[in-house]
Amino acid sequence: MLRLYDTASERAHELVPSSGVLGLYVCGPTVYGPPHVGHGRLALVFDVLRRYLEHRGETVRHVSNVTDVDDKIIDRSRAEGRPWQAIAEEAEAAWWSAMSDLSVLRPHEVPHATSYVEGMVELVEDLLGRGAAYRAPDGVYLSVAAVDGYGLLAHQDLEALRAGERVHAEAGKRSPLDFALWKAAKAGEPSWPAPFGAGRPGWHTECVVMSLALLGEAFSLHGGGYDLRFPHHENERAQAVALGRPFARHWVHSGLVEVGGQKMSKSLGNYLTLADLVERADPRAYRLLVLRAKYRSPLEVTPELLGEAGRAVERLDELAGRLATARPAAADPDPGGPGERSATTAADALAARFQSAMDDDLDTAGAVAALFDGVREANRLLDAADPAGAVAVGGRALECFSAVGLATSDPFSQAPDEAVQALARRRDAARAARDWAAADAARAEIEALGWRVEDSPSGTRLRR
RNA sequence: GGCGGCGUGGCCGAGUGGUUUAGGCAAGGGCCUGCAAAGCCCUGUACCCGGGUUCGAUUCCCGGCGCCGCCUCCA
Repeated sequence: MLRLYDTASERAHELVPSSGVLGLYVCGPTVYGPPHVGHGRLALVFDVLRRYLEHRGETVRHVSNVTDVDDKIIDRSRAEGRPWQAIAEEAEAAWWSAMSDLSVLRPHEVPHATSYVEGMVELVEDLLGRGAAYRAPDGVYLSVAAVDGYGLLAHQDLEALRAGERVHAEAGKRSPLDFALWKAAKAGEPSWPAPFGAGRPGWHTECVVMSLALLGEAFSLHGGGYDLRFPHHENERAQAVALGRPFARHWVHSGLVEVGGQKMSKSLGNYLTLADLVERADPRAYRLLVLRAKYRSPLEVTPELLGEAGRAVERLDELAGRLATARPAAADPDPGGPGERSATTAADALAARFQSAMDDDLDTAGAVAALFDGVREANRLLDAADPAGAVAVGGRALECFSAVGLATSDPFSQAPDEAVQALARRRDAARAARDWAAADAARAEIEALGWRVEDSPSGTRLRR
C-alpha cells in the first residue's frame, strides 16, 4: 500500500480510509487571475496521486475548492470597475480550461466558498460560543492561544512564531497571530448577514467547513502547495481543534516551482502562465517534468526544460507507433509458450518496479526511470524481431504512464494531406529506382511542409 | 531572529554507508541506413568545503560557505 510523507508527523505512513473511502481535500485556486505553472504543478501532483490510488483499486473522493470571494478578487474588481463575480467567473473558466489542457481530472466535488457561507457563519458562532473566538470592530478573530498545539505544521511553538519579526499586530487583534474568521462588511464589498454582524468569511474558514461537509470528520488527506503549510493549513487545523472535531489524518504539500532557483511568483514577474505553456509546449511535457521530480522538492521549470521533456515524450509516442505496427505480428503462434511466458514475466517485473516506487512516498522519479528502462527494452526487442516480447513489455510501460495521466499515441496514425502523401509515394518510388537525388528532394519537400520522415520496412512513414 | 530545506557528472533530477548502471535531455564514438530520421550499443574519473565516526561516506555527525522557502497574501 502507498505510504506518503505527512507534514504534521514528519514521517511517511499509509493513507487511512474513512468508511472505505480515501477522501482527498486539496486547496484549489483563488480565482482572481490567470493560473501559472506553479498552480499547474499542484494540480498535476494531486492528479497523479488520485489517478494512482484509483489505479490501485482504491475508492477515492477528490475534493478541491474554488475560493471565489477574497481580497484579491475585490481589489481587482475595484481596479477594473467590474463586478467581483465577473472576475471570479472569468478566472475560474481559465482555471478549468488550463486543467483540461493538462489532462487533470476534474475533482469529484468542486465546492465554492460563496456556496458555503451559511456553514461558515455557523462555524464562527460555534467558535464564539466556545470562547475560542472573539469579536472586534473589524470582524471576528480566532484566538490562537486557545488552540492546543498551535504551530504543529509550522513545527514551531507559539513563542517561536511570535518572535517572527514579520508578524505585525493589526487593528482588532489581541495577538498578532490571531486570524480573521469573519471580516466585517465594508462599503462596496460583498457581504452576508450574520448574528455577529454582516460581513464576509476569512480565507481559512471555508476549507474547514467544506472539507468536513463533503468528506466528514477524520478524512484521509489534506493537501496544498508547500506555501500553504503556514499559516493557511495551520489555521484550518486550529479551527478544527478549537471545535473539537477530528480533521485531516494526513497533510501533504507539493513543492514549489522555481525559475533560476527562485520561487515562481507574480511579484518577481518570473512566472509562465499555463496558457502560455500550452501554447509553446506539449502539455504532456510538463506532466513528465513534474513526474521526473520528487513531488515535494522544488522544481525548476523553463521553456528549455519543457522542450527537453517534450523530446522524451516524443520517444514514448515513437514507441507507441512501433508497437501499433508490431501488434499484428505479435500474435503468438504458441500462446502460453515459453516466449509468451517470459515476455509476460518481464512486463510484470516492470509493473512491479513501477508500483513499488510509487508506493514509496510517490517516488514518481523512480517509477518513471523504471518505465524508461521498459521503453528501451521494448525498442531493443523490436530491433531483435521479437514483436510479442516488445508488445508485452512496451505495452505495459505505456499503460503505466497512462495510469499516472501521461497518454501516448501512435504519431504515424495521423494521415497527412494528399499532397504530402503523394510526395511520400514519390520518394518511395525514387528510392526503389535508387534515384537518391530525387528521393532526397522529395524528403526535403515533405519536411518543408512540417512533417518528419522516417524509414520503415514498409516504406516512408510520416509524423509531425 | 525562529523553523524547514537544498548544494549530485554539460543541463534537469532521483538515490544509496561498499558489490551493476537511477532516469531524461544534450555531447562524443559505434551498429543499422544509399544518406538522413528512428532505434540500439558504448563513453565521459558526479556527488560544495573542512573536520569526525567507520575497515570504508556522496550517503551518518560537527563546523563552514553558498542558495532557497515559510514566519504577511501566495499553489
